[in-house]
Amino acid sequence: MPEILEAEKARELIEARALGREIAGVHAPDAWFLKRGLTPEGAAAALPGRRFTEARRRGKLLLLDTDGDGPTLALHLGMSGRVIIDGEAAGDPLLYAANGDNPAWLRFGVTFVDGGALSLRDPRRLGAAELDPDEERLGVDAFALRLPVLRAHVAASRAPIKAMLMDQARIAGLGNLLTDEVLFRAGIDPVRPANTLSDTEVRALARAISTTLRTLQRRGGSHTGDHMPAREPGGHCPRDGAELLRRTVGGRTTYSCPVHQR
DNA sequence: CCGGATGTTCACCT
DNA sequence: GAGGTGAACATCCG
Repeated sequence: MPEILEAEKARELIEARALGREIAGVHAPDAWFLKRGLTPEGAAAALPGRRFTEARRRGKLLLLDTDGDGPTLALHLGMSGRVIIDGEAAGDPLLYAANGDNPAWLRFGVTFVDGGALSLRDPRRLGAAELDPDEERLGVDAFALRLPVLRAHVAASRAPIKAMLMDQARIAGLGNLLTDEVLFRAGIDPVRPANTLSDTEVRALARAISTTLRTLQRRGGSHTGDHMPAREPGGHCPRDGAELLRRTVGGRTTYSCPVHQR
């Protein structure tokens, strides 16, 4: 479920509930889940005794700074990850509820001296935890994106505009659903090479990104877009009634309207 | 049984 | 170098 909006919810949960609490131990039962050289032993050596001082986010990557000269813990939610603190999730409806309390899905976590815990629950195991990540591998956070930066990225890429928008090294945070909604709102065909967009279209795109993020955040998440109900084979555009196209763009299933997205 | 699912990374082509 | 495709990861759902 996570794109930038869900990552932001998780960040807010961490900020509200996890800062300042002394870490007692690390739960890292799955070495594969740890990335960039991090080991269960390494995590167990680096985190206990520390406290999280700040919960940041860049795109979909959660960044938890620790006090003193401690490391920054980075958490990826992957496709099905969710942050749980003291047994309460970030507020999203439970996925895989039929087996929602399978303890094997708690891929990483820390326990606090006060008895609570922060966990990353990830049934599909596509998330990750690492220490001191290279934050610069990610481009500008989508919430902070401004027209001049978007304009530069658009001009520099011949990739389909959808692929360019989803490239986390350029703009961090937009995933498959948000990108389709953005292009739906901007009236732009997802397969258009980025550098063929007119400046008028780039301006519309910048507005659509901003509006989409704020509107869907208020509605409750990445899955609340206007085009979502039609996101199935044979679905019709809620704006003009045309049957939506279903294609693969940038490696992902893509729905778009052949009438108003040109 | 099969295909597909909100993500990232990598091998392999063109 | 840029960018596309398909696979892999693990699990559930229709």
